[in-house]
Amino acid sequence: MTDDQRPPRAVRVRFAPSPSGDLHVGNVRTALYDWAYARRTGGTFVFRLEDTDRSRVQLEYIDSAIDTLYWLGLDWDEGADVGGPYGPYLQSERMGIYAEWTERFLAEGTAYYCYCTQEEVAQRRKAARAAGGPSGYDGHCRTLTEAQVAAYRAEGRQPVVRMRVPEGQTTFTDLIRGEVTFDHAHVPDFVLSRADGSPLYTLAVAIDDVLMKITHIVRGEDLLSSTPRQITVYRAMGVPEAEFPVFAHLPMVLGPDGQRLSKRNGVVSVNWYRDEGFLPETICNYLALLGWSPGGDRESFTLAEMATEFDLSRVNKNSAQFDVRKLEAMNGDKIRALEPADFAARITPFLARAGLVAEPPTAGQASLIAAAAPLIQSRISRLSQAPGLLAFLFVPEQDFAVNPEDAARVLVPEAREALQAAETALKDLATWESGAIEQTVRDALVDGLGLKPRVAFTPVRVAVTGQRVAPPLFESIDLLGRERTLARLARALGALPG
RNA sequence: GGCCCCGUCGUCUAGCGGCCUAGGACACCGCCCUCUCAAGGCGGCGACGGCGGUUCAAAUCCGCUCGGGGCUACCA
Repeated sequence: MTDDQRPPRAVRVRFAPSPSGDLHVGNVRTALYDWAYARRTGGTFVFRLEDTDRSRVQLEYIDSAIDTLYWLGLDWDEGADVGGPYGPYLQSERMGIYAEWTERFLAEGTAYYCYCTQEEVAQRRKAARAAGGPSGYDGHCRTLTEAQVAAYRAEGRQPVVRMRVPEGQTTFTDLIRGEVTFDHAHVPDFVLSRADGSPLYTLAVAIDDVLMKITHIVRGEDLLSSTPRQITVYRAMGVPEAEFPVFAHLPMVLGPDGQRLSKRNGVVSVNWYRDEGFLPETICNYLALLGWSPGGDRESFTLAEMATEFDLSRVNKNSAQFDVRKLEAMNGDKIRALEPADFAARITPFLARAGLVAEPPTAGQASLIAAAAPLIQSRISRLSQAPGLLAFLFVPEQDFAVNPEDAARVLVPEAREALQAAETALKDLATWESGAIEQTVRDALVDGLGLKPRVAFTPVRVAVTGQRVAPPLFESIDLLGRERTLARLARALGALPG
């Protein structure tokens, strides 16, 4: 425990996404760290929703986010869906609070009305930038006379409210970056609420963090430069310096191309990975590694371990690129490490979705899944790959079809001999069990016909499983049963060209 | 442009002044195993951005430089 010089007050951490889309891998990485930090310190984890921008927020994303987080194994002590002593936790339900504070700032002169249009601001910004200086708002409306205000009003202009950022500088100690200083020459008077009166992020986030007694703000580095703005709001609110939340800015998660995460450079929605059959434990483990490691060579760990070991002092400062290949490799590892029964249970929904078994499966299907699962556990790296490998076992016999490409390549006249020998050998096999099946087929095709194993078994595999890439042949035949196996061999023989 | 942050193999990382001729993982390339595909085993390729300085000693500390990222919205 070398990081946070344990503050005197109990730790309160929040995760506060904006529900304007599915949670992406960057969001989830932040949520993970927030959660782990709260748990490690024995603190409280708060889940808040920043839904002040009505033009971007969509309600369905709120449920989606909650759903995704629970699926990953995260939980919170206070939040939109569970309530808590500092609610509501949906910013859209706190509009009155923001309005009250805004009024107070206005009355006390820490904020002022700004009548500039967006076009005017943009134009002056452009000019300032061309001149080589800071390009934020220039303070045009800071000191308007009553006559000027009256003139703007007469024009019908609707003002926004801006914070009056005093001269000077803001310095704070970031738990990850160390001491960071911003000169206020580069912290322009920022907008607190829009012309329609609705609050902006910078206002709402600061007020809520104070009101919700957040002690540690652990969030993405993209918010680092907005920190002085938040601190300005704390000051305007009259919060004593000693009670300011402590900041910790996490390194960014970048796309595979080193660019900012976006749909263009790969899939970023965590829900997509869930649907593809990535295990929640894989996602947590992999994402945790994007910026943190427990130290040494260990890179496989559980959420529970993270909850006892996570330490902000071990968080990297540099950004990390998201690499799907490593994620998938790790998923394969986690899949292989699953208890067989657990693995069977995890692939079942995927088999059901593919229409191979009922939802829930019948007793017969369930036992077949249990028997077949071990055949593919080391062969897939995503649960979504299970149906493809097991379809031959579950498909109704009349629907069974050999993959055309594999048939054309393997089920050729030269294969007749092997297929017939296999059919004959299996017809009278006394004990239907994979070991005996292998012995019999091997004797007939390899020893009997002098074929190489590879040459001998491939046509049989294609005839029986419908494809060249399949689970181990003899175990597959065992599970398929004598009747269906012989039927498929006969069908393949009948379909042979020439 | 201005401000802020960052800089170890292609990627994720270990390293927190000597244990480093820099370790692990993914990817890639060989070989082994093998009924396909995997898994597994063995081996290989491969990095401290550059330049100065501090020190007996620097990947580790400092400066500069170059490079990358973020912010610069009536988005968050």
